[in-house]
Amino acid sequence: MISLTLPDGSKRTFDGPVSGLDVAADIGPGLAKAALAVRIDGEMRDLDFLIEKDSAFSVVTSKDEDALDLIRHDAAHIMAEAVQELYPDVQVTIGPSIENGFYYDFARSDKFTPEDLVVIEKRMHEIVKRDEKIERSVRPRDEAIEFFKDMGEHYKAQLIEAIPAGEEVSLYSQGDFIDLCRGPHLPSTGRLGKAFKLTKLAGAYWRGDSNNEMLQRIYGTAWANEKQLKEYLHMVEEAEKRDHRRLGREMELFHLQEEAQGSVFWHPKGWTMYRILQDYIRGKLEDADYAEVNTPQLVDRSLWEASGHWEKFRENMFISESEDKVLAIKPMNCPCHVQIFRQGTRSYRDLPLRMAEFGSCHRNEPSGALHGIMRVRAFTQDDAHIFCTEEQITAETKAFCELLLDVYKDLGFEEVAVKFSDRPPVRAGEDETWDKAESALKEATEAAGLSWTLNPGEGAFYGPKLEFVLRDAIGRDWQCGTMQVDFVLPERLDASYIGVDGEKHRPVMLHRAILGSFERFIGILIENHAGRMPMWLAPVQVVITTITSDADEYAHEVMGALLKAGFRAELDIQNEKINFKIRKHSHAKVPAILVVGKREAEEGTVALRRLGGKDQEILAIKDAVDILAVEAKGPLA
RNA sequence: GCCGCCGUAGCUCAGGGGUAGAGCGCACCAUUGGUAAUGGUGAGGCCAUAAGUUCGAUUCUUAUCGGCGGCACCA
Repeated sequence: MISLTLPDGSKRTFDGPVSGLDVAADIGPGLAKAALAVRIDGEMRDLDFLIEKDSAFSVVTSKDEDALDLIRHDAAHIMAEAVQELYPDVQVTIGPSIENGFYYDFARSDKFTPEDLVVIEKRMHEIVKRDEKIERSVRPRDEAIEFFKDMGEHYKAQLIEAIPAGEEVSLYSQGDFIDLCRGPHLPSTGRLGKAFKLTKLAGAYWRGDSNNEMLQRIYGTAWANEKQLKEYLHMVEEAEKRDHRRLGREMELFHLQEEAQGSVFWHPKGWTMYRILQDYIRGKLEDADYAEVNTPQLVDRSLWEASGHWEKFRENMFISESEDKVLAIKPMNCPCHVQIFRQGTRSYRDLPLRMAEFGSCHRNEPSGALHGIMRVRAFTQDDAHIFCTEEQITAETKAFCELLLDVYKDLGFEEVAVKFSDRPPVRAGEDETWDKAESALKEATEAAGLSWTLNPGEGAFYGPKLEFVLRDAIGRDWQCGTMQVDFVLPERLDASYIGVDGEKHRPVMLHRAILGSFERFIGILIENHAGRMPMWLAPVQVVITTITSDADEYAHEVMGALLKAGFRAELDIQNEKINFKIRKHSHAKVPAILVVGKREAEEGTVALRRLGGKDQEILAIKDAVDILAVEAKGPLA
């Protein structure tokens, strides 16, 4: 007798072992038809999984969140089947489901072309139509290795070799295609439906290791129904319009050119945004009791050797020479800050000492890593180092997390993904120290009310790390803020303070940045707001424009009032129709347009029009200025 | 850096072995108009760079540089 508990709490009993599909059918024929998989005691299983003991039971249909994973994974398999049918020389490797879709990596000497994707996709639809049964089987590990080797699937064999001897592996087959897979899968290829599309072709290293050969990866997207697919494709299209590289040009914020690869040419409007952001951060740091400094761009090799960067970071450093000296353009500010700390004798009374710099850094990033202004070779960090005692780590970290969240909120980011990276395999410092650093960082993060996901082994060589990650319009994640605990650099560069006991002690160094870099953060800001910046950040806050030239003189008067009130305002008395000018400034994403014509000139009013709005508001000049002034007030004011 | 794709006017793109075209933008002229494109005229290009094939290359080939998408990297 087997008793199954359904999601609503009710129970069903069966005389003996039953398959998931049987249970679904027992509940209702409609459900059986819609069933894609079942969930038994929380584990997703194939529909024909035989249930042999009392369990919690639920049916997974296309309406479930989990179903997408299943669908995407199946789409990957069906793609692999299609590829193997079309190109028998190909070896299959790995094909997981990912966010929004799936991919599969293939090994093949001939290259896939974009045209091939069309053919493969067509074949996938045929396989769905064939509605091949998807069947699970189990083989002993060694037998499975032989099996795949015989098939010429050496990558698969290699994967199984990583599984401990004596274990069994599960295989899934559909038609003539068989793949190593943990499952679960749909009962047949027909269940995939039509809501999928192959999207791009890319290279990817075997097992993610750049020492290995490169495979050919095909990406696709897959959804529960065609409506979802259509929505997704539309969303991607819309997101492309928010790309900061495109908006940067359209809004005349900045440009990049090959003579200065990886460096930004900031135009007046972009630089205005940059300065506003910098002033804002500077204000926040002053409030939080940081002291701003500025340190050299060119620093002798010897300091980088002492800090360890020459050894660990040399490849990414730009080098210059002068007379017989080798100088590095600083890739980071930390060693310089330590130099300031080291001047004179420090007391425990000086701690925590918070030293901030808008530090201009250069890193010779691999060419393939560059991306708009998000990943550049010359950038400015909103960097700071907090020199403190071990006891102060928790309080400082907590205060930093709060400051960061505060800033992010002001800038329009309510949700931040936090990643905690713990000790890497190769590291400096004792395990005991790492224990201390990691738990202090964790504790403080929790105290700040943050939850994180673990990035195992991804910490810096000198200490654990918190990463604050924001997502761009296209769904790419970018690390912006960071907080790192460092016990190593103070030691290497001999930073010390005199403690209460009159003895020398090593301070701990906390490396931290809120924005990460101005370049990256402004890129994210542009995409997050789709270029429609809140008024306090908008490079041009208000445009005054005229209906006819009769109002030119009055428009100047209004302009004067706005300038006097401190607005970043522009006057447009171009001899064009008002429709044209409204359109022009709307495209430029100016938050407010003040239209003046004969009427307004006579009455001393302005017609206020908001970006994207249809209505206008007739206001006295003073009232308009007052209303806009409230909106233009930044978070610091 | 690696794999693939791409490089034609400021931007978006068409074209194609006989030295180039559109729309937008820009300039000039006319137009003075009530909230997302007024009309006309005109100026812009060593067709990324270099070599090769050819009577002739922007078009074909190769290399270089750069861009894009991934991968790897990202203290």
